[in-house]
Amino acid sequence: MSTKRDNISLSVIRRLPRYHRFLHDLMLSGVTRISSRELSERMGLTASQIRQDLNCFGGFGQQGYGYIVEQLYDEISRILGVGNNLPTILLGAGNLGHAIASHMVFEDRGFHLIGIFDRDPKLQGQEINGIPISSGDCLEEFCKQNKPVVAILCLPRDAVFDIAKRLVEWGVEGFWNFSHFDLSLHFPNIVVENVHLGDSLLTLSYRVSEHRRQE
Amino acid sequence: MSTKRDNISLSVIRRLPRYHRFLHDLMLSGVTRISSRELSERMGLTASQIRQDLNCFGGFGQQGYGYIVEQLYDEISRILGVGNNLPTILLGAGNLGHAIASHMVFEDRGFHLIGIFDRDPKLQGQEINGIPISSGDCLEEFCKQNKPVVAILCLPRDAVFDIAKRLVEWGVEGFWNFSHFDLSLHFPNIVVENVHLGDSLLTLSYRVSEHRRQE
DNA sequence: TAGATTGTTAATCGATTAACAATC
DNA sequence: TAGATTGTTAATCGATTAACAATC
Repeated sequence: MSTKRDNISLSVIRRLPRYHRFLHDLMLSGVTRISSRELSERMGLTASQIRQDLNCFGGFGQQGYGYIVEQLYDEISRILGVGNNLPTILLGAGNLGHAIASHMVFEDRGFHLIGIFDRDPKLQGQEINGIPISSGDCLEEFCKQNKPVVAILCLPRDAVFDIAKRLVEWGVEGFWNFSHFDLSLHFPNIVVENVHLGDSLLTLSYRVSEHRRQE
Repeated sequence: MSTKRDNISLSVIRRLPRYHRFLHDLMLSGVTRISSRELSERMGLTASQIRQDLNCFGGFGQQGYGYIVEQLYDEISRILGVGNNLPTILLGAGNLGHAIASHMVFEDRGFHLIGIFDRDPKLQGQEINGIPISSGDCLEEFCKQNKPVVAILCLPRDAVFDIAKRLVEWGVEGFWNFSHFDLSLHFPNIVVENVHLGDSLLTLSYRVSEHRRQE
């Protein structure tokens, strides 16, 4: 009943967090049971898609009845690895890095932030959420001792390649990449999740301009 | 030669900023001419896809020769609307909003940031990049006078719906949405570009966990 | 001209939707 | 049991890749 999982497509995976979010809200509003049809209406997609997606991982529903909200939520939490607490470091505590470190709740999403690094001596010694900002000098030592699995990259583009290369050597397996550097081209065996804010903004520019053109 | 454009798919649009980026880099490194094959190798996709994508908008190449880098860059800039300077406001100047306002170069990407708003009295009066943070009270007045077309939402989830509703009434046509609120469900005729950092992080969690499982 | 590479049409592949038998 | 809704197979749709004639 628990896990079929066999090369799930990225399209499916990217929908899971949204299911997770909606199920969480349903729980908060006291809904205990939901059918794929009702969930599909609330989320703006098809019931078929929901059933297909969920059945990549197992049969979580019950014919004639639907899905138990809390149970489905727990299953998706487990699938997403919410309890995994992957040891994580953040590189680059400038504007963006600082905001990410203080704004995100990592613990609820499968991560445990254990270190923050920045070259700028002015930042060193400061703390974010109780984690001190260290200089890059001690990074190798830190990695060998604490074995971070994930690194968040809020560095300027030019600094990324060198640091990423070393981090991979020291055992990092995944990057949350905010820089405009195409990491996956250089590290094909590493997981890279990009947040390309500039690309997102340009996409918005195109779409708004197009939208205005059609009026 | 200039613009065919006829219901371009979002998949194509989302690749344009990346082409734009790569062409920019090529220009910087002094490359003046490139074939779809060589660009495809550098970007890690197929030559076919590049030619298909570009031909949604027009025939920018030359048989037997390839593409002139600078010319193609300019065309894509124009397609993306980089010169449009859409008047834009930012709502919510907390950690994340502050970082976005100070970190992003809006002017190079089709936007012109003209106002920042936050309810917190402590922030009011402060400036980010020369733009003062105003209270929400004057928002309606401001919109009527300055007609912002785009709004960046860095607000807590619960505040989003009400503000978005009013902004749409006052003429806003597009949102850059950092909140975990599904705007597009409520405003089907508005352009919404989501940056769901939490979803991105959960996706990373899944993928890294999966990656580790397979070793 | 011959060689190269585009623009475009056709073939393939993958993702979404529809349909329905299984079953709670 | 009858009604409802799942899990799953089949059909459709869209996106990517391959092929090639047009042409610089």
